[in-house]
Amino acid sequence: MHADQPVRNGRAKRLPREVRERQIMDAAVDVFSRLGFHAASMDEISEVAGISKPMLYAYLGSKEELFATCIRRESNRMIEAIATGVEADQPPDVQLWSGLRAFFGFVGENRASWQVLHRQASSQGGPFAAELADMRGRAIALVATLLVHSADSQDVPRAGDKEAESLAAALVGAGESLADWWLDNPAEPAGVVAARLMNLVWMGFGDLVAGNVWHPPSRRS
Amino acid sequence: MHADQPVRNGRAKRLPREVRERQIMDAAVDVFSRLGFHAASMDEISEVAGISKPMLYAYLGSKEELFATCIRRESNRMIEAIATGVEADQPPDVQLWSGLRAFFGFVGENRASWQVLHRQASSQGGPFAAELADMRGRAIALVATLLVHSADSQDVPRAGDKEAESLAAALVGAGESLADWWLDNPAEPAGVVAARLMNLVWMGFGDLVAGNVWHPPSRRS
DNA sequence: CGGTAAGACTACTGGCGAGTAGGTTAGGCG
DNA sequence: CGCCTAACCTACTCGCCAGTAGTCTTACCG
Repeated sequence: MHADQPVRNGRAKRLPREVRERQIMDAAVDVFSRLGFHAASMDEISEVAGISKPMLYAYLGSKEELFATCIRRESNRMIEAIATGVEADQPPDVQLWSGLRAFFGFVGENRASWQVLHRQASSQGGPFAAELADMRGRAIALVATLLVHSADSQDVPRAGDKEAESLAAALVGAGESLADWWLDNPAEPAGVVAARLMNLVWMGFGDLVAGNVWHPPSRRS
Repeated sequence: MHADQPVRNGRAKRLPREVRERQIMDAAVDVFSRLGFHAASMDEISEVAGISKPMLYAYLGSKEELFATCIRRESNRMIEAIATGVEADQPPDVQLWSGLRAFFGFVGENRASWQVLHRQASSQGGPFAAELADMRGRAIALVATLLVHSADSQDVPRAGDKEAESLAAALVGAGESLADWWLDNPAEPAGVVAARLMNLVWMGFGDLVAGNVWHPPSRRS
């Protein structure tokens, strides 16, 4: 799980600033994800990063700045992973399906990132919540747009934007929480978990208990 | 929101232990919910409670014990509120609907409790997470049972228990996250938010975008 | 109208962790 | 080869906060 920074015994090899900053950020994400913002100490982060504390301050500023930087970096990585996985010219259900797969794929391969983003950042108040709300807002807006278009393509009177937005919030929330659950019950592959959520939100319990399931249009079965 | 403990100027009136403990717990929930576990100080809690710090320690033990006690008390209150709202002899969708209404009703009237339970407790590791996992587990089990019965009552080959459990987890998660969203967007009454989630999980987006909605059997329209 | 124990307080310690002052090496460039 | 600067370090300060020692006070019981 942790990249093993060979335990510091003496002075660290000299490195260009850019490389060190990456090392430090990686260490910070690791430590923050394991201990949480408050319990994480700058001493421990510097140790994991393989350098001394003043370097930390010289490069990334205060503890709060460091944390905010982590959040920004990880949330960008995640948004990008999802955006890459979705093709805009597909029908709504397929877009949703691709998005979910990309999301669970990312979480599965970046558990530390997810811990920092979801569990830690959202429980500290202050500027961090804003950072997070931003990412979350982008995701919600994306889903809401999907829903509105999807309703437009049918001959149905469109529900209010507000309604679409809160449904989108529920879906995003369901995804977040299912991801948390998955981390505690990691027996199954990402695709299976994604498929479950897809069925839940697209078909609903009403259909599921009646035996109707959703499946990707290209497959049969 | 805060019960106004008239600002301590002198010595507090003498009170029986039981009453003081309640006051202290109320204060603790309030402070923990506003500041989080780490940022909350025992000094502040004692001040809000209207007593001095040694009393806090005399009655509720260490900070961690106090926090754990808060979680237990609030989670019991919540489980009870939901259990009271659901009647076991109703059809599955009605049971689900009652449960959701009770849940959002509770959150709306006990925002501090919810903050402590969901946001704070889940982000501290250690014994707290276990406490929480217990409550969450009870909720998930309840929903899972509902789903399984509901499938049984149709003529459908039952899906695996594992599948039902993860769907239940997704639903519980959706509820939690929608509750969070609601706290940040408190414009609407609890019933409306509950109805949204009910529609999402029972009908699914697939039906919703086609204009089909779920409504309680007793009403029309 | 004492005596006493539970209720309450003031005022401290001890440790941890954020942030810093000031000194030490190593690589690069003339 | 020497010097200069960026990278790096050791070793502190200082404030905050969990937890405690020791004292006072008031309600109640006889």
